[in-house]
Amino acid sequence: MPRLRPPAPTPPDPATGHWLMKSEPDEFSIDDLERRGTEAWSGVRNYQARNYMRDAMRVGDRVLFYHSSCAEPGVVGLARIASPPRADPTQFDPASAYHDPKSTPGAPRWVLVDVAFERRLRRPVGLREIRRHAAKLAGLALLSPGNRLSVMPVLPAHFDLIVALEDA
DNA sequence: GCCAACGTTGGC
DNA sequence: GCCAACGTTGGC
Repeated sequence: MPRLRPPAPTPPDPATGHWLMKSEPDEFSIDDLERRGTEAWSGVRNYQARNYMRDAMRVGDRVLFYHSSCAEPGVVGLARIASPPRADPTQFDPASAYHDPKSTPGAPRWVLVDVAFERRLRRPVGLREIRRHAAKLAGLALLSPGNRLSVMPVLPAHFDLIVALEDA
């Protein structure tokens, strides 16, 4: 078996239809998504994240929109997967920060999906607050040490728990 | 700005 | 195929 990775504490099932996607608000925030309605999620350059988008995401899947690398990291809104995966055009563009010289239109390496705004949370649910519920979130990749995945599966129960915190 | 925890690259 | 060096992510 190629590329077996060490088992996560509780292996999340990628086919659950629930995801968390990170964005740096300085680059693209929940405000931006709300304004635009739908956004092509370009720039993912991590194989594991790509594989989730390419192999496991379905139109209509639910998304926790997460602000990272900012003053108040946390989940700020809800979105939906709005398209099947397709080649990310930025990989072919030499002028793009996401250009990948090893990628060609005939053999694209990176994909994107469209993400559609659903709503903002009534208040942001911060990472610190999510951590306080770690006992009920066993296996959530967001809480594993050194987590750097920008696209990750979330168990439905974990998804619901995090959303419920907006009214806690 | 610092640092831990990764993932990737490339020499061998 | 191994592994050290390097680059990146992301919380603090």
